[in-house]
Amino acid sequence: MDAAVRALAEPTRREILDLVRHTERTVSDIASEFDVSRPAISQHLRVLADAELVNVRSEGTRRLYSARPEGLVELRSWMDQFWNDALSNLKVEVEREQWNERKAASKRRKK
Amino acid sequence: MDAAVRALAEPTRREILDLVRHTERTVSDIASEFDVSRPAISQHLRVLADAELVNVRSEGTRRLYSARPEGLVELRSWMDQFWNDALSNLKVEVEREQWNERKAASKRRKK
DNA sequence: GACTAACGTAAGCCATCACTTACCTAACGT
DNA sequence: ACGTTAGGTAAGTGATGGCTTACGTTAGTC
Repeated sequence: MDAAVRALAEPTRREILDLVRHTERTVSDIASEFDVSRPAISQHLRVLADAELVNVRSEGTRRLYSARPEGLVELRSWMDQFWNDALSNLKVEVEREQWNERKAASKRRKK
Repeated sequence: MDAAVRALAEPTRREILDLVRHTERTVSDIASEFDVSRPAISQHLRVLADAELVNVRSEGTRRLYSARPEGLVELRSWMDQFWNDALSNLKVEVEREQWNERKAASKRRKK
């Protein structure tokens, strides 16, 4: 998961993922969409491949990259965990506050 | 979203989020769980607060941090988008391969 | 009013990172 | 065989990031 989230931290890499999300693409094809050099894209693709967020396939002299969603599994489950726990915690806090408010209101009535 | 995913890229910050996921905690309380200095934790908390992943509440001289799941909304939706698109793309690729295999098999039969 | 506890912030340091240019290899066309 | 196209890799560089120590500030405590 560490590799995945670190790979996603870079905006260019997220854009690359957006590009290969639907169809596989060659390196120079991808590089043509950015204003950085082709080697830079190659390095980004290496990071994405190490994080298992893309697949590579050789076809002659070209290399075709495509998305590999399974690489997100771990991160997704961690986020879901955080999401649910934090939300339920928020809920009990709100409930406690409402309870305190009701108590204060009844106190005011007794007065 | 950029701020959120960059904040999550750091393992210490993810652990901090795990700590404040259920209950709010003070800075020194959090810092006691790590082997880095308290200022380092303060800086991590600043990054998390800027990314809107935690809430802060002052109580006297102490500051209580708690999780703020809404900060993940954007990142989650991006990931879901990527996830669904990439998976459906994988599906059509597999189907195309199966189709090619069936064609090859019928060719072999004709031979 | 002095002391202390709990934090935030500033400055400096070292590691990591993204990018560039230069180079190399492998597969194709002629 | 030879040039060319596609792309990975190496080395160097500037910027960013996480850490530390030192210091400043604010709210309680005696």
